Amino acid sequence: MPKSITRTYSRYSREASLLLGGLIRVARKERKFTAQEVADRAGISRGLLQRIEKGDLKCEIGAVFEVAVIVGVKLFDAEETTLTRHIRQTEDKLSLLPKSVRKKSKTVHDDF
Amino acid sequence: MPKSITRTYSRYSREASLLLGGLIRVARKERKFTAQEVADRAGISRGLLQRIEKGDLKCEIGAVFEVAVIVGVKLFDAEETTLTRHIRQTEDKLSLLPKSVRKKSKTVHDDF
DNA sequence: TTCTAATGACCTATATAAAAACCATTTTTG
DNA sequence: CAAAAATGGTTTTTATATAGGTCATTAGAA
Repeated sequence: MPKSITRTYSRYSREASLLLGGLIRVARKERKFTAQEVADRAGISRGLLQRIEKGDLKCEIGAVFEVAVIVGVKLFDAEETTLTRHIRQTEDKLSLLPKSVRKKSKTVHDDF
Repeated sequence: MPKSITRTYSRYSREASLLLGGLIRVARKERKFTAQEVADRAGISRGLLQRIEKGDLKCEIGAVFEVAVIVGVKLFDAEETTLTRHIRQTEDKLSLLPKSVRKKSKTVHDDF
């Protein structure tokens, strides 16, 4: 990540992450897992789990998803079975769309 | 990330990420954005956007969420307004739970 | 068909996220 | 209350994800 980029996030992203982290923390406590237990099962450090539960946007999505699964927070409100079906549906949709998006360079006739 | 950790992901995580990436790609094309356009608006490189759309789990969640917002993929099927409310609800729930999870060290009387 | 933009795939350098080790505080239980 | 465990912060080191190029291929528009 060269050139020292200070990323800026939209409010929606921040809140979505905050909510996901909160849901994870609640689910963990409801199931009576300690932070260390969940971290171990997810193969991550306890520090990272803390950041995830705080909704830190600079975490790899794989770690977040993995923790969510472990504590029982459903992504997309979807079961495993329906998930696979949704993937197929998306692939179908994609195959119907043009492979590349073309920007009409000039002489646009649309808006007349 | 010391000790050369090769992370392993559950099937559910992989599929969730695959689905999210697919939804993003479909949404981007439906709205006729080029990859470069979305990358620019998200403040990320085109290469990273490609990885996101492929469902690569090693991307920071902030970048993924940001891209999702830009192309119009809703996280949690929730509007911005309800999102804030959900956060509050989660906080309330959390405040009712014990602050730390205690593991009964020995002399368990539960399972008799 | 031709021309060009868009995409997909690589590569390298570097900023940085994560692990691991701390310590201080809080919280629960015995 | 006392003891132990869980949590919340640090800091340092190191692996690695990202930016930012390049190049080949593809696909759409004229």
